[in-house]
Amino acid sequence: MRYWLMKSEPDEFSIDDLAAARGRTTPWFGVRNYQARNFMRDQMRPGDQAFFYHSSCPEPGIAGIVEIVSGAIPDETQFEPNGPYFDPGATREAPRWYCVKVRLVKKTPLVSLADLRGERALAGMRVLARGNRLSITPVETNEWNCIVNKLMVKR
DNA sequence: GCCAACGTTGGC
DNA sequence: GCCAACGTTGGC
Repeated sequence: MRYWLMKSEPDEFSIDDLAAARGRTTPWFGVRNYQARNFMRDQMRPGDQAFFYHSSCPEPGIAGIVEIVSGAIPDETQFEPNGPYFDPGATREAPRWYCVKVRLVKKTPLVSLADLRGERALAGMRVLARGNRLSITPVETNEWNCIVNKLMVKR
């Protein structure tokens, strides 16, 4: 069982959108980066947990915890000609983009980017690395525990 | 396979 | 809106 951090722009899809979704579950659609896709396709397993991170917004940071509830499935949005995630190079026979389904475990108090940067134990987090743009990154167990502990203090 | 140009991400 | 960083594209 592994831990992850998954970024979403709240204007596109926020933690509240997930809370309002049927079954509090959504496919993690729209990823168009091969490294991030490969994490979902090759390494994520049902039972893994992830931080839901709000990016490109006034208050970037961790907004909740989700659980991976499916293996890799084709990302339907690649087949939608009028959608923003259409990929003309993808076919049903040979999909290019995959996603996993995630279910909300809980919405949490925001752990801001500044909070994360302020914690020595988190200095090595992939998501904090200079120049990182990857929308899905692995989280080490000690990093996960450190953040969960911060959440317990916040609450 | 190299690498310049270009596009995207994402914090500030 | 700026810009650093880095991924992708495409000519050669």
